[in-house]
Amino acid sequence: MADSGTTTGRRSGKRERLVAAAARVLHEQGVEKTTIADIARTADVPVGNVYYYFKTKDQLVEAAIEEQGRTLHTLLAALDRLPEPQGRLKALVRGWVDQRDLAARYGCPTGSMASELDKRADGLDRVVADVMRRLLDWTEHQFQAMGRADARELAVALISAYQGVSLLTNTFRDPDLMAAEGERLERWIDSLVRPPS
Amino acid sequence: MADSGTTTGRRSGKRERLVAAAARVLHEQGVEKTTIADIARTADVPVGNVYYYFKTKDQLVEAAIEEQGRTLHTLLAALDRLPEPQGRLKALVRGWVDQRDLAARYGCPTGSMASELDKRADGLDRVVADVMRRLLDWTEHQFQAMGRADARELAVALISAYQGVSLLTNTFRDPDLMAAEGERLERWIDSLVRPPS
Amino acid sequence: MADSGTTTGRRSGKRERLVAAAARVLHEQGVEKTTIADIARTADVPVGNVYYYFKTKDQLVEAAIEEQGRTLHTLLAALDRLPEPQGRLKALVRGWVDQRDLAARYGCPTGSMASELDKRADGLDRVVADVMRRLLDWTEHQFQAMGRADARELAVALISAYQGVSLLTNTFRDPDLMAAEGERLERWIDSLVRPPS
Amino acid sequence: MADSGTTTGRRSGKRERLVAAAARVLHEQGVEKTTIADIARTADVPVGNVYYYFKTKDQLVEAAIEEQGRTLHTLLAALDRLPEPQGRLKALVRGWVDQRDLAARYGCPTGSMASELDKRADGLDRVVADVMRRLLDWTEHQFQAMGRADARELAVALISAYQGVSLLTNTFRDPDLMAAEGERLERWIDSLVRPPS
DNA sequence: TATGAATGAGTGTTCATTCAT
DNA sequence: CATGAATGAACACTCATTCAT
Repeated sequence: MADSGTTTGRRSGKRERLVAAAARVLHEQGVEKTTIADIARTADVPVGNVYYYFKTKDQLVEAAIEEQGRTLHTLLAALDRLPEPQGRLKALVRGWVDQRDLAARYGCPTGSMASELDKRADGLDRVVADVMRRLLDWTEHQFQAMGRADARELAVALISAYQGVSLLTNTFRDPDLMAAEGERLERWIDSLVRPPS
Repeated sequence: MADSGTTTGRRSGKRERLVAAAARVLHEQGVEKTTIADIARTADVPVGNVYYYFKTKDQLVEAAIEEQGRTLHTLLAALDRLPEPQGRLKALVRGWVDQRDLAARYGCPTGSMASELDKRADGLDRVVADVMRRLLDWTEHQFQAMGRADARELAVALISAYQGVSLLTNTFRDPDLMAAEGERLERWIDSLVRPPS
Repeated sequence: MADSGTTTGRRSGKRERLVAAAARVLHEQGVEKTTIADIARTADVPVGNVYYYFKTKDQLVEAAIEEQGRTLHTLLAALDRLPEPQGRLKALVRGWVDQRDLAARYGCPTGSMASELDKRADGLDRVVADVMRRLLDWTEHQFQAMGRADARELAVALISAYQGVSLLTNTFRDPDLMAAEGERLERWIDSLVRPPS
Repeated sequence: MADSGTTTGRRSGKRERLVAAAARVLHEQGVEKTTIADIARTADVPVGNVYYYFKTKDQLVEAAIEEQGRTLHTLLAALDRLPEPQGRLKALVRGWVDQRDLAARYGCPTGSMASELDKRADGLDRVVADVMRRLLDWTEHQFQAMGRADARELAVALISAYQGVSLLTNTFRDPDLMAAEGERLERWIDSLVRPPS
């Protein structure tokens, strides 16, 4: 039932295909460089038909961002099943490292979209900010659960570290940067556990 | 000094104005969203005249990136005059914090260009990578001077932290994020000084 | 017949109109002097729409040349129905003479395109060469059928004579040049018939 | 006295260099494809300076055509020193054959200019027509001297043959076409000599 | 005279968006 | 709902011509 046809009743899957294609192509090529035709072709949907599902390109971009948000939600929900907060954070980091080859080629999906859309004041920047905020909030919760009073600051530090090293990994096309930083971050997380005095 | 007319002899300063305008507008609007006309208008130069100085838009973008490289070079040269490596690094961080309002509005100039250009394979991505590498190398040198064997890794960590928090600062339009992370980074740098055993 | 929608299925005829307009306007104005807008206007098609049918101006030019090739093919097929080779050749010459007013204004369509495109190395020169070669080959066949061992040389001579007098007719805006040369060529063709020894 | 500085008194040779460069480049690239900058570069003259000698591009083109006319005049004057008219005509043909490699690459200078400029009604077409007419007239004179009453018609036939085979030679990039047709024309000229009855 | 620089009207091409069926 | 086609407003880039010195 969950997210069935938000708009459409028919189950042809075109809308879903468009969103998935958009998410992928926008990540790979960037928002400005990607044309509606690019996305339509990838989704195997006729160009004219796109506008039945999305009134403008921006709405399709928005849907793609929200798709990222959903993916993130699923990931975090899975992590939540782990027993310890530091374990969850380290699993998050390990997930990033696992994706290092993709990051080397295209950067972090959310981060590169944020970077591009932050220059615009059309509301799309707020949508991507929401996704980022959800990640930040979840991370803060983990640090809180670890008993840290500076949880927000630590969350910003961790997410920043990831976003930054994604950028460097992409800039230098070197997945190893992400791997090394991942290890460092895991050690750092361990160091933050309050010692049972 | 002395690098006045890099290419053009006449001293009308149009080339310089174009590069400066490009650097600013490209940072503010992004590469794809910025038209040659935008830059020309900002530099108060007729559109057709831009092509007297730069054969293509890409060449103008390249010049703007190299201008960033020159700015960076000047900054690092100034920092080099400080006595201690950790002092230099902390001064670097303080410089970032001083620019936090700009970062909140447009992100880090180099970082956002890197993010956008990394998706392209036209050589512009290598130009921005060079600038980033110069910053990374300098940072590594400082950590080496501090006697750290893991200097490269630390350099990646520091620059990543900056790039990442620039992105968050921009995404959430919150300069305080940069300020807080700056303080944290300064403390972190202090903690890395080898204790005089 | 049968060559209706070569590429496009819909029967609006725009593609055909564009090719016809291109063939005409390119002949009248030359390739370089003709803008896409000129052709679009002549075909009564909005400029932007041209690019739905042809990716580049060169592709439209190519289509126009191939249209000439098709016209030539039709002409030669009609001539082939004549019983004697020398009759076919003389009918060909008479066709040229019939078109002398057009030649006086714009020259031979194929010849003037060849002249202009031969200076370029973009492949368009080969397309027009193909059309010319087809005419040359057909002419050679007729001379062969007349029992001439020097058929190729004679074919070159005949086509050259036509192309050359087209140029002079155009240069001096004098259709009579074509008429006179046509008569001379007919006599020449007659003189080549092997006398029944 | 001949062609000293028609306009300029100073003997810097820039005007001459411009005309020579124009004649060459216009032949190689065509009129429309050639920019003033192309010619200026070839002549090693600053772009802005061109307009001191020629008010418009068309005037420079005109000068280049007249330069062709002068070259033709020199050639015909040389041929006039030969004793027999048929010898002069055959020498003319041999000159064409000698230039066959150039023709294969760029066609006949006068012919290709005529072809391109005939589409325009700006007077340039008349200038090139004058050059062509001078060649035609001279040829007619030779046939008259040979006692032919149909001298004009024969002149048109000979010049047409040359212009036409130049075009084919260029189209098929085959200098041999010109060589073979040259031999044929020489034989033809010989056949026209009135037998001393 | 000489010359680098300036200017602006095109030109080919792209693309989001709309329309007719 | 679906779809090929239509539309027009950009945009990067070119070039003849002019200008200031």
